[in-house]
Amino acid sequence: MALSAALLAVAGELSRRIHDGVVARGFEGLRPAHGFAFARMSAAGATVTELAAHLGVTKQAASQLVDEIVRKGYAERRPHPEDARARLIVLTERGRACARAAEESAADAVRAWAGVLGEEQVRSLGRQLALLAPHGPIRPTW
Amino acid sequence: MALSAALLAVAGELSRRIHDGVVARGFEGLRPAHGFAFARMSAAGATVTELAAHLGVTKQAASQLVDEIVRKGYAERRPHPEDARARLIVLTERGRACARAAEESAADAVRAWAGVLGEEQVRSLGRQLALLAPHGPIRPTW
DNA sequence: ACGAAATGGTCAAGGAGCCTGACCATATCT
DNA sequence: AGATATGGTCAGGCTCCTTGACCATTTCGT
Repeated sequence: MALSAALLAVAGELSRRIHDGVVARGFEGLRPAHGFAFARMSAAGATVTELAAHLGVTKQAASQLVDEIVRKGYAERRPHPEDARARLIVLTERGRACARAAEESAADAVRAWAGVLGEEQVRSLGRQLALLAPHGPIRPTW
Repeated sequence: MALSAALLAVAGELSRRIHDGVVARGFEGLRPAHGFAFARMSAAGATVTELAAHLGVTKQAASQLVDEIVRKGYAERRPHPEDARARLIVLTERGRACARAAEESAADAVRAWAGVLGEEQVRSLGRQLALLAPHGPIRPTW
């Protein structure tokens, strides 16, 4: 089915562009999976277990991912205010700057689409995709 | 940007559904990357180098992937009719059956979308994505 | 209130998949 | 014909994810 193939191709291209844009803005050593984690943390932080569920991986894998972004200065572990077992993972200032860079890169890519489809068609695309988007975990790997 | 997030979420969900549908139809031990390889081979076969370019990986990785689908009975290596260095990788009957299963699974997913958006909106989505789809390699990993 | 079970998190070991580097066989260029 | 380029494989290593075990704290059941 051509629609499926086109969708997967566009998604792959988009994630590549976002990644390239983030690197071009000076944030290295990150993978797209980190971006999904950043998005989940940016509101009020997140626990390792929440990140694991959001990314669709095990707690151990999420914990390793957190180790990595902490070591690189994008986030830090704080004691959880309501549960002494848990830790709240929070973005540092550098982490927030990186998240902004990713948003800018994504916006650039969408602007490029507007040049092909026109503004109205892009809005239409956004509405359609919003209706189809699932609420479950994001699966970055296929 | 909400559009980017929705697009990536829908793409992840689609690849998960296709994979589940293929498994449900009795084809195990395959990953989505294999699907892209199958699609490339289904016309008239493909060489390892062509598959590598199509998938955006090294020749060695593509060669390993071919080893795997040959070992599992989905494809076979034949001498290339025009170049004694090359080998033409061709789907077996079982491989073609698997490709059909993937197409059916994809069609099922698209039908589910029609239930949400309506037929006309799905056609519109297909046209828009076809215009945005790149022609370069498909990058299954992000 | 107190022990049992569940939950949040980490450590350790192993596996799957991709990469780099080296190498051989055949094609193509000069 | 010899030099170079191309198709393909072999070997080793790295990264990321998984399973299994374990500790600390919270919640449940009685």
